Order: sequence, then C-alpha cells, then structure tokens
Amino acid sequence: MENLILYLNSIHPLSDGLRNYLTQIIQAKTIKKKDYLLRAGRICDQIYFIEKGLLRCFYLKNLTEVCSWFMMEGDVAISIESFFLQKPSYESIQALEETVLHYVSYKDLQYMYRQFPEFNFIGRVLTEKYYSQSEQRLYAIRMQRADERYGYLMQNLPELIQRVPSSYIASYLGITLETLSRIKSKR
Amino acid sequence: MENLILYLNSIHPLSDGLRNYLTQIIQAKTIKKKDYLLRAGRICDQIYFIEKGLLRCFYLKNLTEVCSWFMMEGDVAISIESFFLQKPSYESIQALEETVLHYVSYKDLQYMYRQFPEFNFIGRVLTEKYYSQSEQRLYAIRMQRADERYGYLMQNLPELIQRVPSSYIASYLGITLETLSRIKSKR
DNA sequence: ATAATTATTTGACATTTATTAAGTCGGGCA
DNA sequence: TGCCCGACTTAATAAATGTCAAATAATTAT
Repeated sequence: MENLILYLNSIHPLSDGLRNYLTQIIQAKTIKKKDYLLRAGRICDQIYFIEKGLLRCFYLKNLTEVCSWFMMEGDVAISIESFFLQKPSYESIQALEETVLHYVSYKDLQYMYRQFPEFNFIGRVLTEKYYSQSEQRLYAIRMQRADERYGYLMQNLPELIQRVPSSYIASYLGITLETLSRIKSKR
Repeated sequence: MENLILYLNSIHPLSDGLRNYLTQIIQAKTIKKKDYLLRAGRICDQIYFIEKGLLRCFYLKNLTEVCSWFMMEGDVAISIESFFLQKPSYESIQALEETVLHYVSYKDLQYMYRQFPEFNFIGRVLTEKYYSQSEQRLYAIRMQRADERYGYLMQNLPELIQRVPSSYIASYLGITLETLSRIKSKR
C-alpha cells in the first residue's frame, strides 16, 4: 500500500487528513490465475491498483470472447464505462497470472473527491494519463492491416507478447489465431 | 460564453473568484469551413468548447488522410495526447462547417487547476466523460465487419451521417468510399 | 441556366483475412 | 517411457474488402 500512496503523493502532495483516510480505506486482495475481478453484467464498483500481476479485459461477441485490453503492474484496473457511469459492465476482467491488488470502492472515491478537494487533482491527472493511453490504443487498432497492428504492439509493448497467450493477443488485434501465427512466421 | 460557464457550474458550483477569472480569460473565435483549429506537428495548446458547428480530427497515413473523430456542439475539442502531454500533435483539426468556439490556453487551465482546487473536480468529471465516450468508440471500431461499424454509427450518431460527407465517414470507419457506398445500398 | 467540379455509385478483379480441417510440438503424468 | 492434452502451425478454400476504372448524380461557380 505504501507504493500506491507514494505514487499518489508524487502527483499532488497529500494532506495528512487524506493520507490517513486513504490508509484506513485502501484494501488489499490477491487473486489467482483465472479468477475474475469483474464479471460482465455487474457494476464495476471498485477501482483497483495493480501491485503485481496481469489481467485481461474481455467481452462476449457472438459467443466468442473478444479481448479489449491487458493491465499489469502499476496500472489502474477498472471497466471504464461501468465504473465512471456506474452501469452494468459489458466486459469482464480476469487474472492471467496471480495478481496482487489494492482497491477502494466507488462510494469511498466519490467521498474523497468531495471531502478532499486536492484529490480531484490526482484523479484528474490519472484520468488524463489513462485517457491518453486509450487514445494510443485506438490509433493502433485503427491500422488497417493485421501485421501493422502486431508490429505496433511489438514495438510498444513487447512484454505483453511474452506474457500473454497468443490466443488473447490475436483476439485483441481483432484477428484469428491462424492469422497471428502467419504474421509471426513471416517476420 | 454564458452557456459554457453555466455548464461548468452545473458540474460543480464555481466560486466567485473562479467565475471572474473564467470570464476574463475565456476567448471566443469563429472559424470558417475548411479552416484549421490545429495543424499536425504543432502542440495543441488551447482547449476549445464548441458552441456551434462541426469539426473533424484526422491524421496522415501513407499520404492519405485518416479521420479519427468528429466533434460538434457541446463537445470539447482538443487533440488528446497533444494537449494532455503537451507534445506535437500527429493529428489535425479542421472545420467541416462554420464553427463558433470558446477557448482557454493550456497554461491558463493549469493555472486554474492550481489556483482554484474545485476546478479539478470539473476537469476530472469532464475528462471521465470524454474518456468513456472514447472507450465506446473503441468498442465500435473493434467490430470486425464494416457493415456492423456503420450500423453502430447509424444507431448511435445518425446525425453525423447526415452532416459529414461520406468520404470522411468511410475514412473514420476504416473502409473505402466504395465499400461504404455498397453497405448503404444493401440496407 | 449551364458548364465545371466534386461526390457517389457500380463493376471487374486483386488482396487480405476468415474458416475449416489436419498436423506438429512440448510438457505433465500414469 | 510413452501417451495425452493444450497451444500453436500449416494448408486449402471462401468471404470480405480493396483497387482501379468508368458512369452517374449532385453541387458550385460563372
């Protein structure tokens, strides 16, 4: 938990009150490989900070799973629309490795935003950061040919390709496992 | 400008100081059809609020333009990564119709975030809102077949299809004008 | 109104990727 | 050891979309 508090403090100094409050309400949790952090249909009402591990975010489309993204050490894990709008999630979040998390509830977070105005500064900066990353992904996903999208991932997040099974990478790239296999063999 | 201030106030009440400051620094501007709000290569250092009109955001890819999104009345207009990270933009923003805007500079915005903590609340809420919308777009863009992506746009933003020339819609959907034309004729 | 320009549609063919099916590889375990 | 299972690869064919070219329709300027 110290890590997380230090990180938040580096964005904007935390008042003693906020620091104490955070220390009291931040919870910890470890989930095993294949366990779910969120199941489609439920409202994402916790915001998680990943200490260690790897998660995938996916949804069902015509009975098959479509991988929307991966999250790892240092990332915040939520289902964006579900958490921000507090509506049922269309996507699920599942651990691909044993994962260590810290988290707070949506309610506690809103309470902090009201009670400790400086916390909005931190929330804003983090939201801007993840929003920027999401735009980068949108840019990458928009590349027309599959081998270009793979190349972009290879260039920018080679670690993911190592840690994530090919089937999920293919799903994320919007191609079949077979096409991914052919792209790899051509390089 | 009243509109914009009322809108901000509805998210979180503005202190008198903030309201006065805003009144002083918000600028207005009208740009004509085909004029640019931002050119690729430059840093996006203004954040705009669209009073009336329509803009497109696009970038160059192998000598051809790729449309990344459209923005209209009530939207905030920036190039996300360029503005948040204050780095040169890969995309340009151009008016598709005569457009009336209000805006403030990045510097003024940062000043307000420091000087008027409550403004972070508003900034955070708006960032969350646009982030959610961006995720929806990502979801839509990820649909495999072109006719599904078109259908999604038709369902959720039929007005765009009316106001935006087909070539830009096709570019946004990641297909050729010819394919879009065929999709339309099949419906 | 008319010509000139631009936008959209249509057709024939090429390329990319999906689909289906079969084969290979490597590790866990009876 | 050897068999079984899951993960990955390879091949043949089909479907979706792109490319190029031409025709038609709509818009703009004179």
